[in-house]
Amino acid sequence: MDRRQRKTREAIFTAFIKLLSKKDFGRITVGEIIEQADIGRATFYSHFETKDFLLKELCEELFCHIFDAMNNEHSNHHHIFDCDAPNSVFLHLFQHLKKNDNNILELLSCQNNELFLWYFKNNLQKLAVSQLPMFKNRKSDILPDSFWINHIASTFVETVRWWIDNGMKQSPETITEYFYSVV
Amino acid sequence: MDRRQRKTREAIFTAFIKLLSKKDFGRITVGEIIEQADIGRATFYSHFETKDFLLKELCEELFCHIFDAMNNEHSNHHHIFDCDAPNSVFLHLFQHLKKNDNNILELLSCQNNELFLWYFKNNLQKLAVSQLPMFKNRKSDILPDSFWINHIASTFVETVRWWIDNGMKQSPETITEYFYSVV
DNA sequence: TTCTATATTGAACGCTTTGTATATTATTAT
DNA sequence: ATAATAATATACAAAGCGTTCAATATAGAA
Repeated sequence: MDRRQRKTREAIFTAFIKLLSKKDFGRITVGEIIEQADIGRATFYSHFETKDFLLKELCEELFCHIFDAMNNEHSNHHHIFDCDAPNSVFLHLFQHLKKNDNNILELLSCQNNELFLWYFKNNLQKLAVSQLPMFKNRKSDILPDSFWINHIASTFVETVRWWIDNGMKQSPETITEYFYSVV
Repeated sequence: MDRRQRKTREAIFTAFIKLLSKKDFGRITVGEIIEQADIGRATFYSHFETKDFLLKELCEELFCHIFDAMNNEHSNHHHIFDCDAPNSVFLHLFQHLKKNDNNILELLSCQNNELFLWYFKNNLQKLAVSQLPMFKNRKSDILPDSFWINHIASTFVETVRWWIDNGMKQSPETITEYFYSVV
């Protein structure tokens, strides 16, 4: 790949991530990206068909790097991950996130849309507060309340999503069972 | 409220929900809404400042109705929810969703943005597949594998979100503990 | 019914953003 | 040194946004 192409591509990605950390994807304009990246308008469009394709390629590149890196570490230090602790894979991911290798945190923390789910979760959290003692009795642990509340609400939302995606074949009772057996 | 206002407002909401069930929020134009609702352009803007405010008000109205209705049922049949089953609140929500009272399913199932989280979850699910036997050994139950996989991935994402929102004070090890104690 | 207030309408407007086209300049790889 | 190609500035049509305004239609009260 031409050095010029590489530099331009990198400049666009960098500018895009910087903008994503500040504002919602939908509110970022191509004009802002090319201004931040300091490139010409036509140049942008010779690299990416649209703004959406830019996001798509950014995601692919990012996750490809991270998860491939993890898999490689697996095969290299095979013994560690097989024998030592069964949870080290996730611990590893958390550690990568803490280091914030690829500005993933900016992408995760930015207020990316989903106003609807925000409302849904917010209301569910209020509900979860009143139900909290019930859950805490089942398992005795030292989790912060806010974590519990968030987890209950999130699991509910995700259960509903899974339900819908799988054609809602299960009865509400069955889904409730599912929900309770993981929460 | 003037009858004309009510009718117009209802027409806008109905048109908006119909469009939301077909396409992403960001791709819906005001022109499409007013065409679907069969109202004048100026009328739309006399009701809602922008498209975003329309979504906001729709969410508020929707969740207000649903959760208020649930709370009322609570106070009316107080005995049922206090004595009978501790999980009936959530069962109730699932039942409401199954009936699809307010077209909530369309709103939940539509591909509302979040391409980034989609990629994140997708990669985590692949990871979860390989870790699945580990989790299933701990609890013996009859949950579908796809549900388990989705739950593990979702809980991870939501744990990260909670972590970020609370300032990332915890160490990766602690967060991993949190994650495993709920999963 | 009549009257007054007000909601709706359609058209026009300036503005921003989008994606494309083109002619010119600069850089690369060989 | 040269041929290929990437980047540039500029201009452009098309689409969407949000506003304005005069004309019309309807609601609710007397």
